[in-house]
Amino acid sequence: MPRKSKRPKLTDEGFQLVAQRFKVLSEPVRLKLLAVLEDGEQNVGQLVTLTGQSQANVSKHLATLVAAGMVGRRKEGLNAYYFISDPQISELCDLMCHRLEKEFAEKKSPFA
Amino acid sequence: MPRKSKRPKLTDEGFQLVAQRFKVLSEPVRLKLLAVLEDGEQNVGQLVTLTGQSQANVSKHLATLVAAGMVGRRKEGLNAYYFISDPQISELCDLMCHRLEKEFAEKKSPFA
DNA sequence: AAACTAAATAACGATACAGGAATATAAACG
DNA sequence: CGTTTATATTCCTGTATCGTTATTTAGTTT
Repeated sequence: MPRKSKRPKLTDEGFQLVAQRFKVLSEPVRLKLLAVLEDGEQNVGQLVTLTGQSQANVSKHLATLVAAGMVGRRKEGLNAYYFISDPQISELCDLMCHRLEKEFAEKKSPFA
Repeated sequence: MPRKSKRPKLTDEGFQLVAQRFKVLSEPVRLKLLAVLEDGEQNVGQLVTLTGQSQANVSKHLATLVAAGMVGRRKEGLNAYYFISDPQISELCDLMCHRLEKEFAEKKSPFA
């Protein structure tokens, strides 16, 4: 039976926009950054050590997240502090996680 | 204030898996296929006409969706019928759509 | 102002993936 | 069995994007 969609019909452009948003979330490093930022805002240096990524890489991924409106930026002296600006994004990640958790219910799990 | 995450801590492998899932949703054609399938199962030919994509392209994207466990496949004679096998995926798309709708609240909208 | 620091950007090589064209598989049917 | 039809797969090309290294920008300090 067809599901009653809670979603409006999309134009081709709409599908593109939604896809772009999902693409932002399709990167492990960006997901890690979001996960870290859920515990509160951090500056770039802290994010570098917490993620183990190079400074250049972290900066670039942060720029992507900002462009997508998912995180915000606050400049303070030499430091740039980043924070989650859209709590709904966390819900999305939660949903996807739960899906995966269910699938891995009885297998070796990547959840710590 | 830190948000209390409803999500378990992820290993690096976990982040990879979640990212992979989001990547599947980061393609306009695949989103369109999912949207069409929400109205009920369809065979490949129908999906080709409904999406305006080439048969080869539709088949490939369907294979991706099946591999991700998001849609199922039922063979009947010469035809292959595809259907949504994971209703949670629709919730994810709904969430992302609503986010975008809000952003476009007062602009030219890609929603029809 | 010169030196120093944090972050952003540029340039580059490598890999991944979308889409098209052609071909292969597989089931039905004469 | 040969042919036709529906779908899958392979090969190819172009493009996007990840991560690295090097450089630039901006703000601070002496």
